[in-house]
Amino acid sequence: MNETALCQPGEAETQQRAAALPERPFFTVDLVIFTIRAERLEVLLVKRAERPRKSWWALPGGLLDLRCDASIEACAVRKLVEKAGVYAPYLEQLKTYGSRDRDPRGWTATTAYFALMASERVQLGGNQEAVRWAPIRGDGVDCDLAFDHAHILADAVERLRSKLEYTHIAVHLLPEEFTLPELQRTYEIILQQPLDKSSFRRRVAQADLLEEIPGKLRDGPGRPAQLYRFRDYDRRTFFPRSISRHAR
Amino acid sequence: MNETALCQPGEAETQQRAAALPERPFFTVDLVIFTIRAERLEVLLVKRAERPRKSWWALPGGLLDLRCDASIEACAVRKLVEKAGVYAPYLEQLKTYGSRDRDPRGWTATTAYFALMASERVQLGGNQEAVRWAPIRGDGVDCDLAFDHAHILADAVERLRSKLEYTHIAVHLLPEEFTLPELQRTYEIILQQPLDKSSFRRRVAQADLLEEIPGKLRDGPGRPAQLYRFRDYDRRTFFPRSISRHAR
DNA sequence: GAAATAGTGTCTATCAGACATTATGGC
DNA sequence: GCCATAATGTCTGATAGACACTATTTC
Repeated sequence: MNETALCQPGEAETQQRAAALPERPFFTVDLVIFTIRAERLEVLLVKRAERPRKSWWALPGGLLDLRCDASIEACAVRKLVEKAGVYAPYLEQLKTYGSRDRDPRGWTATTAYFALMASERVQLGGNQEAVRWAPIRGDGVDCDLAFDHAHILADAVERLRSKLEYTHIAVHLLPEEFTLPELQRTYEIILQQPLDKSSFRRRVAQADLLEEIPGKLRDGPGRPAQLYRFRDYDRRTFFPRSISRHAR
Repeated sequence: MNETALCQPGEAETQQRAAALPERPFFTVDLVIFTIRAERLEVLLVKRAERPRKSWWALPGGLLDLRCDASIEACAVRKLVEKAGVYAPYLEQLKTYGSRDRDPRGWTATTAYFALMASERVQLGGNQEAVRWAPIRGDGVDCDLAFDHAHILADAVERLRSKLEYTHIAVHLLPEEFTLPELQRTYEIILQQPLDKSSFRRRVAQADLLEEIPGKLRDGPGRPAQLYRFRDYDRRTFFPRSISRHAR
């Protein structure tokens, strides 16, 4: 009712009051970093070293640094480098969670991002933290997570599956060069269902986002598969229609 | 680098330091409130009464109140009531914008929500502010907006158009009882393109989310149209396929 | 040649868009 | 009857899914 106004005109208040401490919540950024390892979708977790929920597993993240972070996204990029040693993977804002209750220390807000990367590119443990990859089962992870991180993770998994239906973001989970069967396998792992090879290839071909590399990959047995690379990292990568529509 | 840690373990710090003032940004909530008026998609704007960007038009919103807002969403609901006098319309979190530069007063973050409502339900001017409905042209509004609000608005318009393709959220822009031609007209206004009547009705019928009301509406000329209402407000309202795919 | 995997071709049920036709009101 | 709009019916080209078939490697 008598809240101070920043972007809201029509109510008188002094800037000092608006700047008074209890008016501002803690603000953090959390990351949901996905990768594919050993035929599984996995997420990066860190073990908390500090008081609330000490030694619980949690999503990597932390406080915004008003001095060095020019924006929320810059903060996310910084934390991505700190935790995974990776500079330019796929990074997308997921959602912001904020309430009085989500952290025992009081009112906090966190903006969650989700990132995709090839496991080969990750360099863990910038600061010798306890870090691990946890496989996704269903829409979460086997262990309990601190705070509302299980909820955030579930939202991220849902978003990832949903975006897979109409985009090509899965290519960011693979190394720079990959085969179509590998790409299809990635889809199948995340969506948890088999896809028809012919339909899948038709779809990818229509999108026209991959280009052949005139070299070949020879896996263990069978005919070698053509290697591809992503033609244009920047272009929006939508499927004309969604994949696996009938398997709801 | 030496930021204090909240959710990020592995670095020592005291809770007092974390609570120190410059560690927390301003945190606000802004609303993009859409309605249909006079065959146009319109958005609610307020005129700023305070210093930065005084008397510029802006999206309604304002500071989180840590005392009375239990969550970000609760804050959005509160502001919706204050600005539009409406309690339960469609409300969805859009995105969070935060940076050093977006407000001259320093580091601010704002979580933007977008709301849909029937113009009949709105009761403007809870606190005699300067308020107006501005028609959307393209992906914005004719006048300049304060801060990065034009950017936020463009994102909201894009999200609205995008969600229209695979959901039924447009029903929240209409009064409780409406006809199918009115619903179709709403889609056409927002998408800025004509839709085929037969396809549109088939789509709506398949979704099975509307129910007939055994009364009729008689418009000016022509055959009266059947009135419908939304069967289940809570159910997720997805189209099996997207609308107007070929008109990109 | 057998096994294994990569890659292509074909058939078909479905369905969105287009458009014609019928229905129902006011005047 | 005429006009205007609502509502339904029909046709067709496109296409996703299913699945059969061919291609290319290792052993």
